[in-house]
Order: sequence, then structure tokens, then C-alpha cells
Amino acid sequence: MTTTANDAWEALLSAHAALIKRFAAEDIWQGLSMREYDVLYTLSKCPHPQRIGELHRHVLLSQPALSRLVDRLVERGLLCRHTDPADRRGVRLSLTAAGRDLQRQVGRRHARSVARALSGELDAGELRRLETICRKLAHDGPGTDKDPSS
Amino acid sequence: MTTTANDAWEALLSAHAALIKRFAAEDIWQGLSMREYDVLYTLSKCPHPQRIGELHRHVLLSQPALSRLVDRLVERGLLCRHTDPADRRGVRLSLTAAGRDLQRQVGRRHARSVARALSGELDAGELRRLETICRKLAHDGPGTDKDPSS
DNA sequence: TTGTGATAGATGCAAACGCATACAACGAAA
DNA sequence: TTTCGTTGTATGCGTTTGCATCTATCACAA
Repeated sequence: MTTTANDAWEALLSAHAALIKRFAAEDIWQGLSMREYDVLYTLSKCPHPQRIGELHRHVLLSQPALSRLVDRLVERGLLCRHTDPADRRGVRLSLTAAGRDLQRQVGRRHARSVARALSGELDAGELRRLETICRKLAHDGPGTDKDPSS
Repeated sequence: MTTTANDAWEALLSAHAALIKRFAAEDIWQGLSMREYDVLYTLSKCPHPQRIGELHRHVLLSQPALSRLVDRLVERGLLCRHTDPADRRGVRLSLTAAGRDLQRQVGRRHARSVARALSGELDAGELRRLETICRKLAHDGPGTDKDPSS
């Protein structure tokens, strides 16, 4: 039924908005915006220097906006940007030591907030179900899949 | 476990980003941004003219940004803004006929997109579980509840 | 009344954003 | 090797955003 899907989507949007507001209001961000933190976090999970294009697939931001966000992080000494030797159009990004430290520091606190917020409302089973369901949604639905490799 | 909650949150964020990107890419918005549509949609569900403050609780946007977004919609003739007679600091917003029409037109198409996107990945049971879980999360956790009336 | 603190929105301004487009490097064909 | 279409990122520019602050109104007490 179309209504069930729309109700679920609306609930997901509300949950997202409520939690984002709550997290944003916390005083743990050390001068980073949540989008900037998201970039640091994503890079912290990547073993190899990451391409901007890859980040762009992960982040909800236009490519030019991401490019300039990276500028700012580079200028703050949190990231370094170096031309990809294998494809000199491209750029590889990696965290500096300072960037890694800052991500860890903010990340620890944020992770605690997230745990408090979600565990306060959901039990372990619900958390796992939420994760499972959202993972299915996260892989772009049919019509957008450009890489059916995996 | 703190990890379970964080994995669930990350999955929710990914699902949100992927779906928003997908919906934003569709050519159904009639010159509205998704945020503007969200405001029209929220108002369309309210029987009575709505206060900006109420909208603000629903929308992920700062109060000044919302105020100006409303400006724009008023200027496009989609909303009307009139002083609340009961509290003349405040403002009540309501859709104009044009606003209601536009919301309906965009809303019909968007609802179909949402249904296609979510139903393509989830069965009816999963949709209902997702809604139930997200509703729990949407009600601000402890520490933010200012109105324990209901 | 008048004064005081709180609340609802609006406004100034700098920062950040999206869109369109430019630019550089790639890959393949002529 | 030159040319052409494609891809990865950056830049110009007008719009939208958030933060700080302002104004107006309310509720309540002196």
C-alpha cells in the first residue's frame, strides 16, 4: 500500500530531524559543523586516502559545496589534499594527525550521545531491526544503480 | 551496547541521505525546494492556520531561515501570513488556494516516488516496523520534553 | 499604571550553499 | 598526434543559511 510507505518515510524524516536537532544542540563539536564532522568521520573509516567523488556519494551536499568544505578543512590543517598520481585530474584526501585527533575527540562524545538518544527509546532488538531495514534503503534503489558489481 | 545504537544511527543517516538524493533528483518539484515543499505539506495537514514556531518544531531549519522561507512563499502567493489576533506577537500561516493546489500536485507525484522507493526495498511488515521505531525516536528523548501534557 | 522578564518573529551580516560552467586530464578514435 | 567526448574537481555568482541581535507583545508583579 502506498500509504504505508509514505507513513514510514514521514516517520523516518521526523526521527532524523528530531535527532539531528538534538545532537546539533550539544556542545561537543569543537567548532565543526556536523557536515564537516561527517567528512572527518568518513575519512577516518577509510584506510586509504579518499577521492572527493567518493565522499560525495556518501555526503548529502553538492559537489562544489563539498569541494569548498574540503578547502576549509585543509586550511584548518585537518585534512591534506594531494593530486592522485594515478589520475591527475583527481585528488586524494587524508586526515592529518590533527584531523584524526579532532575526529576521535568529537567522535567519542558524539557516539555517547547517539547511544544515549537511541538506547533511551529502543531496545536492542529494535536497534538491530532499524539498522537492517535502513541498510536496505541505503543501497540506492533500482534506477540509480550504476555499479552492480557486489 | 553503544555500538548497536551507533550502527543503527549510521544506517538511518545513510538511508535518509540516499533517499533524499533520489527524491531531489526527480523532476516533480515545480520550482520548490524540498524544504519549501515540506512547509507546504505540513501546513496542508493542519486544519487551522499554523504558527511559525510550530512549523519550526517540525522543520530542520533555523527560525530566521524559516521566517525568510515563509517570506518567499508569501511573495509567490502560496501562503498568507496574518497576525494572530489572540497574540499579536505571533503570526498565523495558511495556504492560499494556489498553495494548496501546488502542494497537492507535487504531493501526489512525490507520494508515488516514495512508495516506489520504499516498497521496492521493504515488505509491508518492514515498513510498519520502520514507522513504529521511527515514531519512538521522533518524540524528543528525555531532556528535551517541554510539554508532557499529552 | 508602570516596570521586568520572557516569548514570537524579523533583520543585519558574514558564511555556506546550489547551479551553471570552466578547466584540466583522461581514453579512444581518426 | 590530434581531436573529441568524458570525467574529476574548481570557480563565478546569485541565493539561502545561521548567529547575533532587535523590536514588539505578552504575563505578571509592584
